[in-house]
Amino acid sequence: MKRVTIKEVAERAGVSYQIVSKVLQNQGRVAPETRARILAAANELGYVPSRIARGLVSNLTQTLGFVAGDLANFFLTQFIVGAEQEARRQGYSFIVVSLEDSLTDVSRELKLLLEEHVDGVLLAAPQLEYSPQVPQILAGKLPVVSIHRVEDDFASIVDSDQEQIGTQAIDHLVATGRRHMATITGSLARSSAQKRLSGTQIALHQHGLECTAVEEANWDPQSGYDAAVRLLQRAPSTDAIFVQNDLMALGVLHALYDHGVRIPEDCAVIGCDNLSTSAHTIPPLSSIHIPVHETGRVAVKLLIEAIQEGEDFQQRRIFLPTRVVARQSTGGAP
Amino acid sequence: MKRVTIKEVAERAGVSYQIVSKVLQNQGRVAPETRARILAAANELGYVPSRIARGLVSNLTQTLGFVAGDLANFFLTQFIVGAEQEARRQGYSFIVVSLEDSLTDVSRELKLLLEEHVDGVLLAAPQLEYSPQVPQILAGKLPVVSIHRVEDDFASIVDSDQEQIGTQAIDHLVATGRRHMATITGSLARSSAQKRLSGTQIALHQHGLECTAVEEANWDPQSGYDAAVRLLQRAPSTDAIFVQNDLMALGVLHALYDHGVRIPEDCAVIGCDNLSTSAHTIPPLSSIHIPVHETGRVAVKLLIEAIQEGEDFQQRRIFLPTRVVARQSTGGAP
DNA sequence: ATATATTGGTAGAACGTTCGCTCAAGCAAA
DNA sequence: TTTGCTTGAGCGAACGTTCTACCAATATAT
Repeated sequence: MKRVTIKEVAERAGVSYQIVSKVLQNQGRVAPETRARILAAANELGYVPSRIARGLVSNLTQTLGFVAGDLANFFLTQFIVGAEQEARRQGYSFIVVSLEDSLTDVSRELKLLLEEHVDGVLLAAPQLEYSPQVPQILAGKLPVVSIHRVEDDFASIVDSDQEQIGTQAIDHLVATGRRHMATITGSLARSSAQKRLSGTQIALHQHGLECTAVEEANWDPQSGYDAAVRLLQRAPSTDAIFVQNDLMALGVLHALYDHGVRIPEDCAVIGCDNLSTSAHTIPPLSSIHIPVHETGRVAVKLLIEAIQEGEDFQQRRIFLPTRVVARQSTGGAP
Repeated sequence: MKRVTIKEVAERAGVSYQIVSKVLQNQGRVAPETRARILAAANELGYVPSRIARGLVSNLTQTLGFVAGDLANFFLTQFIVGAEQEARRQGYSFIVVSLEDSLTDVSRELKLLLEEHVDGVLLAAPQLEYSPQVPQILAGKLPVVSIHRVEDDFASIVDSDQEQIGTQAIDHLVATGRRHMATITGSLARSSAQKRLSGTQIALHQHGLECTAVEEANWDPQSGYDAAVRLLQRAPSTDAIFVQNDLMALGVLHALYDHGVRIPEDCAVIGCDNLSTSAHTIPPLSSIHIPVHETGRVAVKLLIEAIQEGEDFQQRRIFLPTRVVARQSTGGAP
């Protein structure tokens, strides 16, 4: 379990350990013959550099902190994959913190992340968007990139235009001949839910239509089911529902099925997120595609830029385009 | 962006920095009055200890490496959550490596993990179960816990009895009156797929039945769809299908629906994994529940034990129980 | 020939901790 | 008074790197 150090490599190659360091990072002038000898020695000994020691002197660890609201969230999962790929491509590692239910000790977790000496933080925890602790602990200490709004604007943001998501959904429903729209939102405590909602309202207004009903749910399938049931009672004439995420839409499809409402004949349903499973719901679910994977890549790219540019990095806000994926639930592609 | 160090705290408190260290880790005898002064100073300065420096001397980083086959996999996601929770509860952090498609440079990624000085590795990448590189790089250097088999038995294993999963599924189908079984497997290159399959065959034999058909798919919904279509042609008399995971089952439900096969009247379907969304498929999907979350917790617990016991840790194999969750797709609970 | 660059390498210090040893003061027992 | 123990604190070294001098030898320009 003992690690081979640079000094042992040096001894075997018959040079001072400092030269080994130079060779290993390809800087400074070293005689080709010596370099070869050192490389060989390192190889034979199975030398693995220590980021720890390296980080101590450079004060950089090539490590990113990832604060996830809930790792089990299918949406975030995609995001992580993109982020992780980009990070690894650039030689960075990823420390993941998942918050789950433990809203209580967010600050403890964040401090733990600072202990780790992460070079930057990726924020993907919508439940923290209004938290004052987050900027308090993070602001000014580290570059931070977030995929949702944060207090005090202390972070760069990469996401999609939430309002546009709402208008795209409505535009699609109108284009496929619907007139009596309803919407099922996620938790309205989230700004994204509010913006998607106001997007739908703007679009409806433009089309000269009104929204029959708005039901609030909380992003998961069961809440979607319940909201759909309420909707059927309150607004039976509804012929199209925009559900603010695919997970809730699952519940909605289920509820409509249970109540004998035919999709899309009687009522169209469109979701949001375009989860990989949404092509295989019954019927296949139309959805607003959010480039989550891409969002992850871009966010990490931006974060690394921020790290490298240091103090004079200009904060940015990047929007990634969304689009409608039409499937059978809105009478789209067969 | 400058970190406050132990020395600055010491200076402010008017003591040597070594004492600060002692106070901060609660060891050695320090006058209560001094301790208070130091703690106050640390607080005022916003001191955050550096794991890096700590790790350099202790050779322990309180960091675990997590090698995930594919982070986007819904199943693994649950596992990570459990693992992360337990790790964090014990003060450990998590570095995540996702392999995705890049089967090529597994060894590079693993070495990178070693660079990080992780104290132990959690292996959750079934595609590596037969890889010789993994034991080659990891064995003997670090404690490793895996959720699947590995070459050379160099790791402790926490998982569920895969054969039993197969028998549980069949037992359930038989108990609900089915006779003409078919099975759709995941990729048979995975030992878990093979074991689940042999489990079904054992159970069928015990019940004096035969398996009408076996179709191989590759774990994702589309492959499940395709396999189901093949199945309908080859064995139209099938009245029950055990699908080796819920993701494929999604495709199977879809295919049966498209071909007008009623579930469960004409054909029952049972999946495996019991994804959180499976309660909201149409009809709700019966499934074999695997305690993934719990698996994560236990695996991390075991790994930390191994780290702490060091050389004389006895490798173990822990099985976690699975159970049938009956829903409408097998005519179960309404 | 002498002065000056260039090349290849060495040596010391620093990063922020922990650990083990030493030391001074106070006090009780011999 | 001497001895020895306890308590509290200080000090030096070490962990594995990188970085900034610095130096010797050789090559080049004057």
